[in-house]
Amino acid sequence: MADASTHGHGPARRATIIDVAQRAGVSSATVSRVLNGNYPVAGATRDRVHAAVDELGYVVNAHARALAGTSNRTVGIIVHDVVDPFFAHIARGVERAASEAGRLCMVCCTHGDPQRELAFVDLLHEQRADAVVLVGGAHQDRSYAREVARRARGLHAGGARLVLCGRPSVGQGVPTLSVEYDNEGGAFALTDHLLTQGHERILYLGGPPRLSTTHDRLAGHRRALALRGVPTAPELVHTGAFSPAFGHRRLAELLSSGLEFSAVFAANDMVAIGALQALEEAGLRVPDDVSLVGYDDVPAAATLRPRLTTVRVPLEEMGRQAVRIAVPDAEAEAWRPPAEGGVRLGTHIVVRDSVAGRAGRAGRSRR
Amino acid sequence: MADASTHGHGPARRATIIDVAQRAGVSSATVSRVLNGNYPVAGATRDRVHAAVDELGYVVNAHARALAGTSNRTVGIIVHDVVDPFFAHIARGVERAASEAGRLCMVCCTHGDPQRELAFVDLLHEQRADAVVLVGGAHQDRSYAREVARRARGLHAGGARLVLCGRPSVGQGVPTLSVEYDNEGGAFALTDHLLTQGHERILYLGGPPRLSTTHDRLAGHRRALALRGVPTAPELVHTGAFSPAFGHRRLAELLSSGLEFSAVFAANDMVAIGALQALEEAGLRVPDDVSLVGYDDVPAAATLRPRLTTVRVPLEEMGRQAVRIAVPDAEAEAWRPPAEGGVRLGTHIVVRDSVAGRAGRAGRSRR
DNA sequence: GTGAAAGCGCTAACAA
DNA sequence: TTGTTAGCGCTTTCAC
Repeated sequence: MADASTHGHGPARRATIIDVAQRAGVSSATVSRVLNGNYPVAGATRDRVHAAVDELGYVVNAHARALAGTSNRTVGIIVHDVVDPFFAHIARGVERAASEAGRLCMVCCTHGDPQRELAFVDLLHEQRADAVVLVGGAHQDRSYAREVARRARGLHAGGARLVLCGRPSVGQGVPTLSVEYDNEGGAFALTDHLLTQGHERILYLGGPPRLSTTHDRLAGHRRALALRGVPTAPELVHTGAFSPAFGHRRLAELLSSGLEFSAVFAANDMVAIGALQALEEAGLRVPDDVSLVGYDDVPAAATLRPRLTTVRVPLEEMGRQAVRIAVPDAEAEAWRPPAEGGVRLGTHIVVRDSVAGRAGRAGRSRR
Repeated sequence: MADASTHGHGPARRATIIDVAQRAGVSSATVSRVLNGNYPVAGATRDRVHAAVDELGYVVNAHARALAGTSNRTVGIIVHDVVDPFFAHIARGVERAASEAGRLCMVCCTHGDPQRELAFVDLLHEQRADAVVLVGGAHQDRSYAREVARRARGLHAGGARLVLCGRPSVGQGVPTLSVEYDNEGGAFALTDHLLTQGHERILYLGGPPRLSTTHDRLAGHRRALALRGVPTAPELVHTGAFSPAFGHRRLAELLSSGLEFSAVFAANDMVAIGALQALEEAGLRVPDDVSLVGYDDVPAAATLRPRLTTVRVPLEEMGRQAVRIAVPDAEAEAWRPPAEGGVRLGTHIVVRDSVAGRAGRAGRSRR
């Protein structure tokens, strides 16, 4: 029952390539060759080796293999939280592309802690991942950026790549690859949409204050406001977490404080979910009484009632691109890193049912 | 710019422990001891080593370390899809517990393909993961179970563990660990709840036919029916995917076919999301015209309108337990595998707003 | 407190 | 087509 070998006999030791070689009556080099299938070996020999492998329950040791030269074919991905759909979709893209490139994917969760993030980059470097993908907004802090840059250089020196996915570069000349999306542009378009509908008092809700994502979305929002000559009102900006809980709690507070606004720009769809709940509980109808928009276009956005107007971000594609630009394809011999060191994907607003015209209390109502 | 070393000088080669040793004027053994901090080393020596490490940008090679003896401290998890909340929450539990136990987490996605699943178990074994967690329902097939059993033995022989999380054992004497939840019981309770509300024609919708999860939920459903003497009607059972798309499409077809039923038991919350949409589109109100229940209690269940009555499954806790029973704690010396070889967690129904009494067309309506 | 040296299991020249 | 052998980078006795 607790026997170490399949047959319950022999020493409690894992079979090695040498064991297989002896059993098959060949050398370890031959075993290696049949296992890797990258070198001609006689059919009969190959069969004997395979038989020995099966009999011994031999499983190649990826560490020994990696040590001996060939990369161990893994990529690492660092996210805040695998459950958050924003990260989950990017992670799915990374996993799929990695898998297609014949690589295993190591996932780390920081829960938003920059120190953990750095520690994970180190850990992944130790594991000799071919690429490390850093996902989502970056903590805006110079010394932090310096630490990231240092690790990017270390990874690069070892032939690996640090990929910045959805966050800005950490500086000129730092050897990173990047996958960006038009964050500022999406926020601009969304705010412009709201303005076009007659909203001028727009509450901006959520997003960690010192996160690059928040910075960019807010920048787009303000640019749209400025372009229409709408004054920015400090009391209308309330940053915070990227969660339903924050959206719900803060909006409920604001509502009972008597703050006036006709639309809510939730920093992402999760915040919008909480905001919608707060609005409902206050007896306000969306979009008749208050309009609401989100960001990211995660599946939940289309499930909400009213269906949420939001900005589409090509999350899964970002994940795919991150590994595509960092590691050679499985079969493709002719592969070189992208000239530009990165790709930039577009975003676009998707209009659904959560926005109505300002003067339109009697406006669109569902059913 | 493309220099391999931090300073742009010297050979394009990664620093090794030998380089550090030379630079610090000590032996590699001493460097190893300093780095692992598991052996007394003079303060001054330690400082010199750390300085050399920094100057060289040295990063220990986890493969060499793993080869030389100490486990490489990783756990693997195999799921269908990281985006599906069912798997995402379990994955989060696994990642957290692994992280707390000082381990890295390798995530693999099978997209429901049993062959891929087996291949990933092999890959993870090759990586010498301390534990491999197989998540979610199992494909019900004898030869498949045999393959899993074979791998469980192989892993076990190498000192690693295969953990079955949310799926039945693959046979007596097969060295696996398991984390189960009361799947059948949850389905029983849910159906009983529906029956109590007067529903007798209950449509069972979704869940891959040859998956153990489907088997168990259907079993609980049927047991509840039988207990009340309600005949099972084959035309009321429609298995399929675990997705909103399936729930939507199939229910729409069924609705237009004229099939009669007063409640829908969606095999999971995702199916319920699609079902709700189909119901809405058909002009049917939930729960006034038709009652609807889901399973799993993922966050979306509470976001739907009406809020979905469903069965709470302790997903994240299942993930945590999976690694807890399989690997020693970070600091805990005194650790031994659970005597029983597994844990079993409870489920319970959470009643929200998607079920109304059969006779109650005029019954509860929101607001 | 520190060093020398023997592996860990595999791959990849280089020979035969 | 197959065998021999020298490492890959680290940990860990065993001496000193």
